[in-house]
Amino acid sequence: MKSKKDSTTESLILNSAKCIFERKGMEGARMQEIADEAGINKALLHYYFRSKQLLFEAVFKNAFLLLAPTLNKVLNNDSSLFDKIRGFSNNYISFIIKHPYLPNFIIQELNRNPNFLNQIIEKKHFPSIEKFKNQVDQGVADGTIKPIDPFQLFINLVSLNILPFLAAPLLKSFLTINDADYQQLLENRKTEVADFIINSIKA
Amino acid sequence: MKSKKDSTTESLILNSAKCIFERKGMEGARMQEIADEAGINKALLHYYFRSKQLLFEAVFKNAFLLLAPTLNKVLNNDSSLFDKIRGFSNNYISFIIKHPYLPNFIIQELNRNPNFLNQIIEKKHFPSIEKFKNQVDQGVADGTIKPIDPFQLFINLVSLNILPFLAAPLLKSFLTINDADYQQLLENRKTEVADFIINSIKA
DNA sequence: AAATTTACTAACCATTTGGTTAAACCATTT
DNA sequence: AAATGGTTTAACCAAATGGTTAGTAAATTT
Repeated sequence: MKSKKDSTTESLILNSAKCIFERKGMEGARMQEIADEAGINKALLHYYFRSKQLLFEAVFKNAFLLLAPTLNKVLNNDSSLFDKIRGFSNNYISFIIKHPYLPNFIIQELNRNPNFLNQIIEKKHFPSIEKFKNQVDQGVADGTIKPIDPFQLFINLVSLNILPFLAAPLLKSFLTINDADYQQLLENRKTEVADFIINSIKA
Repeated sequence: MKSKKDSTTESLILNSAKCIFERKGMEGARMQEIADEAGINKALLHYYFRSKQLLFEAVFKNAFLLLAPTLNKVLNNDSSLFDKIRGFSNNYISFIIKHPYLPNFIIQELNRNPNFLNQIIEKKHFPSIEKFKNQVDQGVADGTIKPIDPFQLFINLVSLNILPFLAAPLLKSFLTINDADYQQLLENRKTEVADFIINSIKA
């Protein structure tokens, strides 16, 4: 099922680098390790990407440009606010379950270098919350939902969906449950989170 | 206002190491950098802590043992469930505003080594959610709150309170707001988060 | 098929980094 | 004040690491 692109050396490197960088971060990753993962010579990494920094940026860009459109699609379709909240929770959790290291990777590196995003990603690729914001304001105005700052609601939506992945080891320890049970909790959240939010804001 | 303990060389090292490790993580931090921060010779770090790993563990332990009791106190006092939710949100956000790098530090390192917590922190120092769980079950049983899994509610509580700190750079970019405005959002969340949760679960 | 460009590798290099050592410093005891 | 023991430092070391180089193998062009 591999596409043509996935079999080029460049893609091979990007995929291997993604694995290592996601697990170890920029500082923790070793060029040799990435080369080993790809089954190639270390010099080839530099042949294709010049430096560790540039390879890292390529991986980061790939990761972000995989995440952002998913988010954007959910936030800017024509469904109602409640459906949007359901869609976000459901689709987003499904997406992240497929890419479990991705949120941590992005957030970890943004904390190391808060300006990284603006430096390497064009504004036009950022997810836009404009439509979501308008829908919330509209809902508040016509009394469909209780008064709430759209920004706060957006933060709530993101928090409830992302943190359980980011803090998985911590939460597993606190709740003293095993991996399988935690996985089940996450699965349940696909609908629980949306219900929780809608319960809170519906008038 | 410095206590006696804070002026010993050992504490000086721990504080400097905390600064550097929180900002750069275990891999990103340099022993020389920590020594410079403390204004001492690098060999002295090894004199007091033997190795980078042990210094890191000391810092991590300190951080965790600062966080856990705060959490524990809020979760296990005798207040009602709603007051507990309010207390958690209010106290916890206040606490984190004073230690903004702490959640990221802990979560980042736990993702690098998910077993770290169990390895270096005794179980008895883990926050216990027992009482909170009982209160939720009780509330559901007597109809004060809508049916909800106590674990999910706990995850919601933690998510809504922690993620805005963890993902600050990302959220600032998405919302396109400046630092001061974001700080204000966080300040507002001290009460907004609790209201949001209580709205959602109250019968 | 010869020439030329592209892809790839083994060996190497310079620098960084965690860690050590031996000596100096300094406070306290004798 | 000499001796003692804990504290601090300058200088050093070995290993690791990102990166380079010069040359080889494999396509591609002529």
